[in-house]
Amino acid sequence: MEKRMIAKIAVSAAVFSIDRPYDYIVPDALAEKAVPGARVTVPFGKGNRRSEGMILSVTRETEFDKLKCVESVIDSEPVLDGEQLKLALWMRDRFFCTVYEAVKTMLPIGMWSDGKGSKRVGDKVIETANLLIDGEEAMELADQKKLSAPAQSSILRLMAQIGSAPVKDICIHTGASRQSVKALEKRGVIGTEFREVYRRPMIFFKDEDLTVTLNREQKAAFDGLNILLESGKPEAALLYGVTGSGKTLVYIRLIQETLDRGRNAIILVPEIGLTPQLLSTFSGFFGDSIAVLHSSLTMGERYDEWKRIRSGEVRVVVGTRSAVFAPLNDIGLIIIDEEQEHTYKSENSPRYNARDVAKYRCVRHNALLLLGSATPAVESMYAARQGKYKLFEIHERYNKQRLPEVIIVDMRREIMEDNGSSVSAPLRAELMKNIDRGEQSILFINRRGASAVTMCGECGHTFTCKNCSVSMTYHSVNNRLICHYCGHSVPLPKSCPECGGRIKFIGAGTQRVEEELHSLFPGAEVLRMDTDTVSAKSGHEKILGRFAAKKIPILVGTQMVTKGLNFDNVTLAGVISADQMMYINDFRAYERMFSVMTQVIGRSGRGDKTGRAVIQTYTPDNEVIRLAAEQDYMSFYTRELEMRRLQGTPPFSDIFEVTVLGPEEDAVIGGCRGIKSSLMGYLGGTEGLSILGPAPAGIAKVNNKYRYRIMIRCRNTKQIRETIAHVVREFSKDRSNRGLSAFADYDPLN
DNA sequence: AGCACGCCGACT
DNA sequence: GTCGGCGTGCTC
Repeated sequence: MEKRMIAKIAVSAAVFSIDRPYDYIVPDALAEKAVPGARVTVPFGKGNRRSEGMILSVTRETEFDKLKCVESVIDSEPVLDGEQLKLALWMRDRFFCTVYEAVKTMLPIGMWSDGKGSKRVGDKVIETANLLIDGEEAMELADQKKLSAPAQSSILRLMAQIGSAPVKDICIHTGASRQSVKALEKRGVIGTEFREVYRRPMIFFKDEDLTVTLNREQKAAFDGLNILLESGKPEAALLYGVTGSGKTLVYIRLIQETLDRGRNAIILVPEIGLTPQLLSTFSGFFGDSIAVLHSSLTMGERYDEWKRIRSGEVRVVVGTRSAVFAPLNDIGLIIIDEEQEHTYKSENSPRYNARDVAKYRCVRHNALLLLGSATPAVESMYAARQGKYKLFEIHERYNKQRLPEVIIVDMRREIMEDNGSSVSAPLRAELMKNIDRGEQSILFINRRGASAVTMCGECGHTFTCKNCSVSMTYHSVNNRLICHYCGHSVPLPKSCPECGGRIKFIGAGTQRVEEELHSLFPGAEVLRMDTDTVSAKSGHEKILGRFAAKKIPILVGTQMVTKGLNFDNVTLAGVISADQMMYINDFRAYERMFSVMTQVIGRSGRGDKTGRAVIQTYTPDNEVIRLAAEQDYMSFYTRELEMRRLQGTPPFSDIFEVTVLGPEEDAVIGGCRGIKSSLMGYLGGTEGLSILGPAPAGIAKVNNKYRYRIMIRCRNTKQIRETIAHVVREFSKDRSNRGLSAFADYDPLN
């Protein structure tokens, strides 16, 4: 007799410390559907609580004699193929997650019912009717029925022309009810059936010239990249092109070449870079063969785009971080635009960077990986200069526009001159000029509310969240202080609870700047764009539409205003406070600030008028600010690389981080120390290794849990990864760490 | 993590 | 006696 069929299953209830493939018996009744890549439900643990699982493989071998049975198979056909299963396993040891966590991020959210309010979405079907008799016959019948059954008659006339249509549409067009449709069906004149349809996100097609003309530099980059594309096994490439150099045109030509060779392409853009403008450009070129994956799709739309991709109808996927997992076959090209952006890194498990996943998939598919940026990550530029990536450069702005003239404003002087406003006198003057000329301005603020420190003007008392150790942000809408981490809010006190002094606002969020602008320029309209105002589904689009159409003088916003907005009439860009970005405890702070600043400055002067930019700062002598003002990336890179060399930070080492969290600060710190000493024990003599910490994590306390971390600097090797994983597992299993949890992260971005 | 089993204290 | 406290061990 043949041995029982055994499935090796990644179980969702298994946490990191106990994650391994678990063996289950496949009952004969389920044998057909229980294949690798299909999801199942299985009993797990002492209480046999029901858990979801993913079949990794099916064998007849097992080391166990007492096995439980697979309870049911969720999917009628596999939802992951072999490549994707391998990717999930790879992610487990790269990113310290469970296999099931990896599986979950690879599949569209609509496929899960997680009990937390998100329901599984089903396939959408609509009832369609089709004519069973020929057109002439139908017209004859329509004439006969003209008087006795006018509704049926008009349905027939319509159907005679179009043959088949959704029942709903037929009813709308003819004004008939579905009863009339049913009556015709009964007579055998038409047939109805339920057909699956895809929910498609709306894209506005742009009527534009679809021929791409590249200038000399673009052409050179394209030709070089195209040679890589042609080679069977391309190495990765970095396209360094200054802001406004027209990298998108090079992307489009490369995608066209990829499609011409019968292969498919993925292009990733940062969350905020996925503008309606970009989407309509891409739809213009690739029409229905593109799929779009980003966060503001509904669950149904996401699920259906995913299905379209899997079905093979889609040739080009445009999307944000998780689109790197798109179930696209025969990938020939993956482009990562603005590759340095931190939105490519996931903040929760699996803490992957889409860049790493893309690299992995490109190797599997023999595809070209193209990283594009105006301000590449120091690591990427270093890899390119070392010859690990092919480097292509575009130095000219698209229409040879001149760089904006940059004014650096010393905010200390503003204070001395008794201007406590977040808009300095020079910025105010420039804005005035623009308003007078009918030109537009864009102002950038670091992050929603991040800069609005509420403070007692007399004793300096600040308000911090009672749950999280972050300062609370004032919202004028409801006159409350809100914690941006846990959402806790309190009414703004009338006076300082410590000394009774007057409350002052230092720095400013978008709302406050908007208000100040209103009072400075009473006649001028000010638009605000931040997560508050664009949360509505197409808010982004509407705001930009209004900004362009109505020539609204001033647009104030967060990160969103820094990307992809090309308006000819914008001639002034302003950075409200450069300092907030620079003085945070993170070795990439300068890189990030250089990048953001470059983008902001690049927003101005896109048309034939030369632009200006104003940067406000309390430290005008800072060299990074100066280099950003000059848009001198290469000097910045050289300087920054030297810093990294001295610090021993990437690209001169890799960084891992282990975070411990729990309700008692001392226990958390103790836990970190424990992890540190066991790492030392295992890795003590490793060449070039250093372990730092424990230090409070970026936000030391979130939701009443303290977070401390230790940082491991060394080369990323299999041995190091396995050791870190082992130490974290041992930590969670150790009774003396009860109440604490720990996780590891590779290349954290704070 | 989450659940059962098991071995000690204070309750009807 | 027994209900339930949480310390201990395991998850196919």
